[in-house]
Amino acid sequence: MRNAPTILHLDMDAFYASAEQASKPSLRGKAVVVGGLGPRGVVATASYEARVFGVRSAMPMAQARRLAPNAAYLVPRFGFYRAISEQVMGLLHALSPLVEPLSLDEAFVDLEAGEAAWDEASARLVGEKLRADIRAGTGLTGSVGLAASKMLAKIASEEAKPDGLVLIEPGTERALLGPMPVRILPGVGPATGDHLRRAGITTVDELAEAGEDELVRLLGKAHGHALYAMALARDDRPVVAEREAKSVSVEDTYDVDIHDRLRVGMEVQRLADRCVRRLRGAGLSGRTIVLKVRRYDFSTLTRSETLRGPTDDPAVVREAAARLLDSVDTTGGVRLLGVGVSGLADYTQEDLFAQAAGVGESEEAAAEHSVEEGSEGAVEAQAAHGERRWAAGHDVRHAEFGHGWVQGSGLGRVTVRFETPQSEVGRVRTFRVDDPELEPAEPLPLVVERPGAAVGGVGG
DNA sequence: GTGGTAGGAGGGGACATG
DNA sequence: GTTCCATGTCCCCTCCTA
Repeated sequence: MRNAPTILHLDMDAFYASAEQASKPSLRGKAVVVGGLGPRGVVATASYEARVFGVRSAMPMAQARRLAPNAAYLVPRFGFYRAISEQVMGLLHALSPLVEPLSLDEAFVDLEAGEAAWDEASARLVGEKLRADIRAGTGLTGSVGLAASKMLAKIASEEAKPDGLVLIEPGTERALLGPMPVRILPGVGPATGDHLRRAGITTVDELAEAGEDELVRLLGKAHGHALYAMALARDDRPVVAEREAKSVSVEDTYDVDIHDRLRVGMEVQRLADRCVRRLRGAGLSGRTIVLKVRRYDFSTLTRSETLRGPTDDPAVVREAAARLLDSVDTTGGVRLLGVGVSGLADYTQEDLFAQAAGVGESEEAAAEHSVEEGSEGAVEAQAAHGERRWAAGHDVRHAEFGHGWVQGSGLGRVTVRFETPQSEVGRVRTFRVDDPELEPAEPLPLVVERPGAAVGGVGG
């Protein structure tokens, strides 16, 4: 571990919810919950106003609705978030070549490698300037943690939330960590936390006192050694800019359990095709095909098959997935199916998939493509009888009333609030779902570009 | 009630090798 | 040549975490 606090961890505050609030003036200061709106959806992000009611990430949406019935519930717009994320990551890359993104809203930066900071004072300056630049460029806030290691920088940014900066001074780490709950350490989730609690270990100090041998006995070799080091505030993991993917997978949870074996088989084929499309899109192929099945009772099992050599042939993956499915009992119904490929190799070849599918893509494949590429629009799907469905939170444009967003829809009606990131709180109007004057629209920039301004807005 | 994607570790079994 | 054993490697599956 280095001596200067030059590892920076950035965590955007309630990212998806904040982006929605920035985009929709009427939601500012209000409880906003972003996540899957289906019967089995979970919360992706809750605004700080929603957290007051106890709403948390990964909570079932139904539970969130009970806790905060008056919150705004929106489906995620990943294309929009990705555009903001790219802008923020651009600011990080200006600081150092060593940027390790963890997700759309989180990243580590090695400031020393970028010669952006070398001691406490310079690191603090960089951190504060970064926060100001993010706010100026995106209108959003991010919290910054600075420390001499990744683990401590992440803990610092957690302490800094929301909208703050915390620097952990070298030499103070153990005193700071000691009284904290074990769950603060990376790698300690609910299961390991429970395991340790049953052994009478609840704080980092107690973890250190337990000793390395005891932790290895409790948690196994790798986890035990790693956790003991963390408890002593020792963490040498470098910031890694580029990681190679080791597997590619897709999975779907169904609103209603699937009982029909034929339908299960068809879904597996569809997932296999989707997985291969992603694989080929990344210029990869793989040797091991994995089928994942979550049954009606939430019990989850995987079956895998390793081929002689790597493939990116959809027919081969489909067949392997079908063979794996043969070995699984699905009576009682399945709630989730997934197909993955691991044992990856760089491997590109002629577009066999296009050949197998005939000339060009099938309609279904084309439709899926547009969703995967993040160009999700306000119209969720076209129902069989031709009625348009509008996704809550997505942008729309009306020929007469201009730009707005879908506040809700149902019973053949769609309610739109007409406002923009720079406008006052807008008015609400209701239309028929098939109103020809209403169409999906791209998100507007959260920050308006001024001539000569250093940082641009997000156009989506 | 409990999403989607990815990575890593542990444990156990099969198999090759000496 | 066969059997037994130790060891290493690969594969499969589950569990856990972020």
